[in-house]
Amino acid sequence: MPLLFALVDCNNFYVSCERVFDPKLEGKPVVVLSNNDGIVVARSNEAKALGIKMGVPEFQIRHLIRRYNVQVLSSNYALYGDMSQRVMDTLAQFTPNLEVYSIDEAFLSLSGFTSRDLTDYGRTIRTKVKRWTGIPVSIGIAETKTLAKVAAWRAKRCKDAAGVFDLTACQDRDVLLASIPAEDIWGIGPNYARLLTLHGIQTALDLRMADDHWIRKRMGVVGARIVQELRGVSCLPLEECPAPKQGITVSRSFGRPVTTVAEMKESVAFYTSRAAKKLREERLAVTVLTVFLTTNTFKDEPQYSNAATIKLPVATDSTSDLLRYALPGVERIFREGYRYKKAGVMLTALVPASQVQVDLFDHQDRDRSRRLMRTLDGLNDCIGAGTLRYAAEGMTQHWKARFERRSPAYTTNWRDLPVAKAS
DNA sequence: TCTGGGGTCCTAGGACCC
DNA sequence: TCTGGGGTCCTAGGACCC
Repeated sequence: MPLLFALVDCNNFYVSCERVFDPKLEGKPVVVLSNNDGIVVARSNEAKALGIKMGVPEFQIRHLIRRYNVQVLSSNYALYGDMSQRVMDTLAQFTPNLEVYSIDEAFLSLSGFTSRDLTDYGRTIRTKVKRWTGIPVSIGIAETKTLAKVAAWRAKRCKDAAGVFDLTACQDRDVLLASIPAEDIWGIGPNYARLLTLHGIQTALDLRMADDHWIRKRMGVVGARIVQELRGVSCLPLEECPAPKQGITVSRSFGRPVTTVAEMKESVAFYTSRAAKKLREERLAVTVLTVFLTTNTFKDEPQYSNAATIKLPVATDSTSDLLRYALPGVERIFREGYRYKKAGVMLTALVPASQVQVDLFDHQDRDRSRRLMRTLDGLNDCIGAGTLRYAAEGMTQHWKARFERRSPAYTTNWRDLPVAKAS
């Protein structure tokens, strides 16, 4: 049976989520900012048309924001995560063979659907997602994942495609590939793009016809796979069951520079507590913990960054245990006299929580700790994150990031539920 | 003044062993 | 001048993704 993939890609996802609950944003240039209102992470088509690039710091586009009345929003991950779940649930109605690739993208297997008109089927999916969730999507269909990405690229840019493009029905595939810059191909980043340009490989078509040995030598197996996929040879299977996580990181830039060890420990305690909660949600335990901190590398001032990695004597998923190792780690690497910008915690060497090896000399009451964590998580899930927290996380948390233009948690907090008014 | 956060996979090279 | 060879494991760093 020939393989067939569809890539469903939410258009300007974060902006679209905001528009569902605030229709006044429709038709206007809109951008969504990263944590700390730092850089642009999503743009409406109108904002793209103004030349606002992905990843640009907000302060560099203030003149455009003012001149064109660009609507600026802080990111609202509670909202986007919930909307993503709704989109994925809707897609799951169409096929059991679904890979949730990112917050705003999913691959569907359409193998075995070859007798249907695939473009029509794509339109059905698109219409249903829009009706059920309010989110517009683009859909690309092809015989490999990389080509499905190409097809979605075309679906998004070409008006007469009406959001769906089936590459298997395309008469002039080479013409299309020749119109796509190599750097727009999935897996080609800035470094490979530069390398390819130096060797006269400019377009997706050039890349498809590139010399295998050269690609293998300069871009490794990853590059070789991209070329094969462009040729229609599928190398990247649908991953329906996500592999268990290999690491959990929680890190944030501070809302203002941190200069004291007391504040640094508060922030790391907060990140540790968030990481531990994620760990429990994944039913994992950790054996290696790393804390790190750094000054602001964009600034012309004394720089310092360091990390401490701690091997835990016993795998654990308890916040208390992790704090006991993380905070002395901070003490060890903190140096007075610097203005710190960012800190974080990484949990690595994860093991299933059910397979925790108990140390013979470990006399703690694990059951008691487990009950404590269950109560903590239950309360915070129910009443709101941070309702019950460790004193080490601090009371004032002045170092926390800014979200000055955040929209309400429309879908995940009763208090923020949108109200329909008769006019 | 102001520049995100969280991941994955692959490869080269060193340590170590026989 | 000449300085073993090969396997395995681990880590750091580089590339990419959204």
